[in-house]
Amino acid sequence: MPLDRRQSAGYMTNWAARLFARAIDQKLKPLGLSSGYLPVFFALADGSARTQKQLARDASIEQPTMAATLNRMERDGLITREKDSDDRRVTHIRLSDQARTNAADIQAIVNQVNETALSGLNSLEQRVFLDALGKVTTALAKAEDAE
Amino acid sequence: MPLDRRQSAGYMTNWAARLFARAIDQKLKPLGLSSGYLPVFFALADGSARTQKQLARDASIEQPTMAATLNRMERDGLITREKDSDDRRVTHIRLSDQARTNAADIQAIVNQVNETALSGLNSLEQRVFLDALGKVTTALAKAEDAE
DNA sequence: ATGTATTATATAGCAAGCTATGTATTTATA
DNA sequence: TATAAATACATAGCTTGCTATATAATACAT
Repeated sequence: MPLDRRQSAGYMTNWAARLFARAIDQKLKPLGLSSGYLPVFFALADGSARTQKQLARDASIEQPTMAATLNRMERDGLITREKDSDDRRVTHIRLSDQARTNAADIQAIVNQVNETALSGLNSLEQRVFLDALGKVTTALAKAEDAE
Repeated sequence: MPLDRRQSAGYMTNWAARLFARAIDQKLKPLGLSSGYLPVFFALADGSARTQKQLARDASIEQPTMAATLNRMERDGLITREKDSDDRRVTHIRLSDQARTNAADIQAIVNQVNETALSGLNSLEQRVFLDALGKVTTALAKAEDAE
C-alpha cells in the first residue's frame, strides 16, 4: 500500500476497524455471535434491562441501527423484549439466560483481539494510542454537533 | 459512555472510523460522492488505469466489495470500464474526465477532516497515533494470515 | 490436444452502519 | 379538553463491508 495512504488518519482508522471486526467476527462465529452484538452484550451483561434508546446512546449508534441489531439478536435468541406497562412506547431489553452463559467467553475473545492488535506497541505507545482515539472521537463528534 | 468502552482499542477504532466516514460523507455529498469511492479515486487520480484486482489490493478491500463500489461509481458516471483485448478476463478502470475535475476538492475535504480529527493532538501524539495505526493493522493482518 | 489449474470478475446473500420518514403514545399547551 | 409537540420505536432504502460460490477465460501439464 502506498505511503500516503498510511499517512491518512481516516484511511488507516477505517482499515484498522475492518481488521478488528473481521478478527472478532471470526472468533465469535463458533458462538453464533457477531461484532455488532458486542455493545449490547456489554451494556446488558450485568443482567439489567435497558431501553433501545439507552442502548443506542451508550453504544454511540443511531437508533435505527440499534433496532436492526436488536432484531437480529432477538431472532438469534439472545435478548428478550418486554413492553413497559406504564409507557407503552418503551420496550425493556434483557439478555436471555442462554446469552448470559457466553459472557466470559466473549470477554476473553475481545481481550485477546485487543491484545493481538496492540502487541506491536510498548505500553507508552498503547496509552498514547488509546488516548489519541479518545481525542479523535471527541474532536469529530464535536465538529459534527457544530453543524 | 462508560470508561471501559473507551479502553477497548477495538471499540474506539470502530467508533472513530464511523465518525470519519460520517464527516467525509457529509462533505462529499454536495459533490455527489461518498467515502467508499475515495480509495478508487486516489488510485486513479493520476489518470492511469487499474484493474479491479489491483484496486482491491491497493485499498485492502475484498474483490466483491470493490466490484460493488465500481458498479456504483460507474452508475454515477465516475469511472469507465474497458475490457482488455488480449486477456478478456481483465477490465481496465479509469476515472471519467468529469470525475477528474473533482480531484482537488476531494483532496481538500479529506485533508480538512483529517486535520479536524487530529486537532486535539500535538505533533508528537499525531506521529505516535499514525504510527500505532500502522502497527495495529500490521499485527491484525498478520494474525489473520496466520490462520 | 485435452483436461486441469489458475485467474479475473460476477453474483448471491448477509451484517452493520447511515439518513429520512412513519406511527403510536405520552406530555404539554391553548 | 382538544390540539400540538415531543418521545420511542419501526420501516424504507441506501452504502460499505464481508464470505462463499459461480462463470468465463487463460495457462499449464500430460
